[in-house]
Amino acid sequence: MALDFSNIHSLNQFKKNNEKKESRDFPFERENVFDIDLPSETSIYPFFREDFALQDAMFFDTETTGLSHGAGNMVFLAGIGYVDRGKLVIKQFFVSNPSIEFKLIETLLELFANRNIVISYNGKCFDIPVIKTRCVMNGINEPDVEQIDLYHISRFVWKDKLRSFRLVDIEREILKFERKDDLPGSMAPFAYREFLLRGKTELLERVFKHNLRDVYSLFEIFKIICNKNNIDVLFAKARKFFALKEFDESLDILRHILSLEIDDINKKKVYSLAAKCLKKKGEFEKAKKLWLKIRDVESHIELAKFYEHKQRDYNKALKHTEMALSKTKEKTPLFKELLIRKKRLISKSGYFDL
DNA sequence: GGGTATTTCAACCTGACGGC
DNA sequence: GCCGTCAGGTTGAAATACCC
Repeated sequence: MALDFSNIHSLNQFKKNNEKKESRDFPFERENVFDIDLPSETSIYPFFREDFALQDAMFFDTETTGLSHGAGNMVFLAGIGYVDRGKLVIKQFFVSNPSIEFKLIETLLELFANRNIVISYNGKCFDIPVIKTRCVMNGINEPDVEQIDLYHISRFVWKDKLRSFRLVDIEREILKFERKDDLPGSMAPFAYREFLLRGKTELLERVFKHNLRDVYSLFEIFKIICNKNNIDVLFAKARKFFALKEFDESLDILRHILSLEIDDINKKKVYSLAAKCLKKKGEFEKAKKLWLKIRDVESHIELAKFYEHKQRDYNKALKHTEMALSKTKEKTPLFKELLIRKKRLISKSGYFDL
C-alpha cells in the first residue's frame, strides 16, 4: 500500500503547544497509523534467529544534528514503528528544546524495553551507537538491544542486482517507490538549527516526512525479506546457509526455488550453488551431473578437478580444462592458470600435443 | 566528515598425494 | 623420507559503504 502523506498530522498543533511554556519540557509526540498488508511469515532466519516474533520488534530511525558519534551530536527526532492490531503505527518524538533531550532518550529506552528487537537501516553503525553516546552524556544506563540491520541484509540479498545500497536506492529499485520533494538527511541539522534560531518549521516538516518515510520503508523492506517466494531472498538464504556450512538447509531452499517458475539463468545459479553444496557433502557424482548441466567456465574447472583428483581420468580432466580455456579470455590470470593445469594433465595423461 | 559492520583479498597453513 | 604441487580452510588487514 502506498504511503499517504495526507494522513500526516500538521505541525500547527505542535506550534501552538510550543507557545505554551510548559509544553517545552516534554518531547513533542505525534502518531500516524497505516493500513498494511502483514507479512504471512515473519521469519528471516538465517539472517536473524529463528524464534523471533514481529510483536517483539520495532522499526527505528533517528534524525540527529550531525554524523559524528561524539558528544556534540544529539538526537532531535526519533521515529519508531510497530505493528498493532494489523496496522502499522509510527510514532515520532521531537525535542523542541535541546535541554530536554534526556526525556526523549528515556522514552526510547522504555520502548526498547517493551520491544527489544530494533530494526533499522545502518543502525548498528549509526543510530544505536549515537543513542548509547547520548545515554552516557545524559547519565543514563545504556540500552541492551538486539538489532536487525536491514542495510547489511539488503547488501547480502541484492549484491548481484544493485551497486548502491542507500535506503533511497532500495526504495527506488526494490520497493519501486521514488521520493518526491524529499529533504536529504544531510539537511536535517540545518532544518533543526533554523527551528531553534528562528522558529521556522517549513524545513522541519520535511524532516518529519523524511523520517516517517524512512520508518515506513523499513517495514516494507522487512516484508520483502520475509517473503517466502521472492527469488532474490531465497537465493540469499541459500547462500547464507552455505556460508554457515548448513548444506542440507541450503539444498532444501534451492529445491524450493526450482519448484517456482524461474528462467534458465536462475536455474543455472541454482545448479551451481547446489553443486557446491553436494561437493562439500562429498556427493561428487550428484555434483558432477549438475556441473554437466551448467557447462560454464567454473563448472568445467570443477569437472577437471573431479576427474583429475577423484576419478584419476586425466583425459576427461584435460577435455574439460580445454573447454574452460575455450571460454576464457586470453592473457587473463585465469587463462594462465588453466594453461598450467592443461600442461600438468598432458604430462599425467601421456598425451603429446604436437 | 566519524565510526563501524561487513566484505574482499592476499598470505599463510594443513593435509593429501605423487615422484624421486 | 623429502620435496613439490594442489585444494581447501583460516586469519587478518584493507577497502567499502552507510547513516546525519
